[in-house]
Amino acid sequence: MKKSLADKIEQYLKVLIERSENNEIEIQRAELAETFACVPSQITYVIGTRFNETVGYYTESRRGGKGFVRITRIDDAQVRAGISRKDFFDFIDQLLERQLVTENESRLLKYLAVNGFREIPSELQNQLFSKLKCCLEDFVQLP
Amino acid sequence: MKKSLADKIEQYLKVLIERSENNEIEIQRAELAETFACVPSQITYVIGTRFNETVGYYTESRRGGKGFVRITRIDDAQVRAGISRKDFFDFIDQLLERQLVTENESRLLKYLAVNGFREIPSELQNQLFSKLKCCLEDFVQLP
DNA sequence: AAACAAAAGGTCAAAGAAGGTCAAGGAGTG
DNA sequence: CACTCCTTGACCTTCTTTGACCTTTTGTTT
Repeated sequence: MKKSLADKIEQYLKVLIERSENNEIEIQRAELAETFACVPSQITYVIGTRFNETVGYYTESRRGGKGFVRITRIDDAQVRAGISRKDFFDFIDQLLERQLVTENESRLLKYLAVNGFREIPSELQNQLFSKLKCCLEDFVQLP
Repeated sequence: MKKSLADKIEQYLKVLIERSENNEIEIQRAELAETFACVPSQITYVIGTRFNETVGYYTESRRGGKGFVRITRIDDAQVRAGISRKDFFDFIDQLLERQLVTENESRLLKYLAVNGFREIPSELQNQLFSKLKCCLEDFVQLP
């Protein structure tokens, strides 16, 4: 089997993650594309297919000046530890899109999540987010 | 992560706040802009995006001679004592009466308070209730 | 006191700098 | 050949940076 460009990029990133402390790397999409002499969206493709949640990674990114893509490999310990605030926010956004909560409710929930849980150890915070997510799931389906 | 100018200014301000007693700093916008060799509105931008209420800060300022920008990190030390779930529920009922939250929002909040905080040590639970109460107080008065 | 001048900070929109999406076409593989 | 996966590029969205112009406060002059 011949290695595709996507395969090479995948391997390259995995090596970087392997070498990293903390299972996490940050790249510039455009820069990496330059390295492999391909279009930037190729990088997006690799990340989307080889580093998504169902394969045990999760990614964040920021656009604009000095943007980045962060890839984190999640180990079991982290999985047990619950979900991040970002996940929680994403979940709320989904509820909003599906019109299961109102605009105001979503703002309220986010506001509380940010300000109400400050100074709580972060593992506990993540457990809370995780539980709240479950509760919300239940709540929005109540009669 | 390659830090953007906004990131650097953010970090700088956070260090200042960290070092301050009382979680509060006062800066001169123009002076800080000079320090970072940027336009003053850049400072406004950083403050608006990184130190707003939804992230747990609030700011005041004054124009004209002897002007300033004051950034305060919302402190929750007073909250440690905590309040009971009953108090929290009563509080929500008050909000409902004053029509500051909707019927559905109040049910949502109570639902989460009961089901989301199971299996959490009760002192911590009370702290959470207390914090949430404060946050709610703030939230319902936002513009 | 009124009028002006100077010294802050605020607003807003445009330009720039990333990353994201999506669909069409190409390359491998059974 | 058919199917799936890969590659590319045009176009979109988000975040940052900059600058021109505005408003508020204080200080100075008449």
